[in-house]
Amino acid sequence: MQRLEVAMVKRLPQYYQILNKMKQHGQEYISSEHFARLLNVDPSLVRRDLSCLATGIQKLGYPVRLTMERIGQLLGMRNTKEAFLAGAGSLGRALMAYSGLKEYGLKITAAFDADPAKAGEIVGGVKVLPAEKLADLMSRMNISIGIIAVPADTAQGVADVMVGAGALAIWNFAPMTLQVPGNVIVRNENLAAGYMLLSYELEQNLSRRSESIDEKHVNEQAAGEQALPQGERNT
Amino acid sequence: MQRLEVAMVKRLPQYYQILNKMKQHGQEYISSEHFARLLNVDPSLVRRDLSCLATGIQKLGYPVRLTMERIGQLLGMRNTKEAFLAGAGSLGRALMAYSGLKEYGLKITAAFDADPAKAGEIVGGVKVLPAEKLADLMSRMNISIGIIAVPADTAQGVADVMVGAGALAIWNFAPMTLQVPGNVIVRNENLAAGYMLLSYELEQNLSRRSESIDEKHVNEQAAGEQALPQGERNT
DNA sequence: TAGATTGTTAATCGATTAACAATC
DNA sequence: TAGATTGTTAATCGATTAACAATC
Repeated sequence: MQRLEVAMVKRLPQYYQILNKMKQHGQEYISSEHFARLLNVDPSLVRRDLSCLATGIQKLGYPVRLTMERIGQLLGMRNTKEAFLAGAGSLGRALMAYSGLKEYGLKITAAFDADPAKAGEIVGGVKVLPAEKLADLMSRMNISIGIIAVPADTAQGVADVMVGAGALAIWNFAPMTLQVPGNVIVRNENLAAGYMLLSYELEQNLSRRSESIDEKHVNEQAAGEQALPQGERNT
Repeated sequence: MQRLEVAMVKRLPQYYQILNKMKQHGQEYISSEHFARLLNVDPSLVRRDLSCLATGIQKLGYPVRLTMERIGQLLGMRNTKEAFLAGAGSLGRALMAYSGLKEYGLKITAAFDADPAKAGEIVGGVKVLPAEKLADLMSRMNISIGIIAVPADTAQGVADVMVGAGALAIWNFAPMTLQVPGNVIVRNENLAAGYMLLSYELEQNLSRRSESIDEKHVNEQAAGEQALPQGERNT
């Protein structure tokens, strides 16, 4: 099977989510045009992305159920993967309680916290254990995914322990870039960065607006530029 | 001031976080080379990104404090923005409790939940109010940022209310793309999509590994391809 | 001065869009 | 058949990297 583009892999779950909604609405087919409108991309990008699934039918579009299934297969949503979570603070607990991840094949098997008072708690069916047990259990249970939801200053230390215990992928929610060996995958979920992008675009929008109030003649130009802040913006 | 590239705006908070760490370590300067290693990008990209700050000094690198300050200015981290949060479930509470966002200029002024039992609760200094009050308060208080942390099936409805009440930017944590008018900015923080990317890369890595065990002669090739899963991967 | 490091330009790479042929 | 819609190729756009001149 050919290697998929990174950008496309990021869009596949979005197609899946849209299909899921369509299914709930009893829709049988959806066109590339419709997908495109909902995702704010060009219809040809949708066709390009979905063509490898070979589910598209001329004149009708993409069948909802079958296409969902194929995306699930392609992304390996079926093979559930187990993960350990470090940090049972509010973000960690939110992740434990977030049942949506199960659907995508992620099962948080246990959580760990440095605070001994938290040991024994159960959130969303996940038990919190003392931090010292992480390394030993991780390697013994052969868990290859580690989720980091500890403060920025302890994140690197936790990552090192996880990697030492055999982790091959780290999903990092701490606002800090991590250093890991070349064979380990890291994905940073940097909320601050996400917010800054929103905030920056908002300021750009606002200042553009006040400009076009100041200088009346810019109207047309400004309308053209608004192509950017149209609806959806994903990354 | 020229418009900054989207990709660059997403990296600026990362530079900021690294600088912050350097400051705590008492470091005075940091080179593009050092930044690049920590972020897993090319040093010339770092220089390109930071050149507009005009803080770089030949032979020394970038002064930590001044560069942090400039990034803060450029991103408008100083002008604190107020936001309303919809949904006081576990994710919503995590956001209320996440003090880190203040540093980046985001203040969650109030939270709203459809469950009347939650009204009156206070988390991280943020009070939870009944959902019915959202629209009225949002327009009266002139709040332009809405944060959505409700389940997928109610997210669009909440977004509509927020937009109706004058929201200009929506930070969406529901796993569902939202439809908003062209003048409103949306940023989707799609955890499922983030996880799927990690999981897909992990599977690719594992199968590549087993391949190179099967066919011994692929060794060189495989080593070359591993350029991809090197350390950090952000988006 | 020599060496190190920035800033900037040109080359490359990757992702998206536009156009259109294929087909149901 | 005519019309609608997919799949695919070529063109464009945007972002990253490589190379090197400028400079402290």
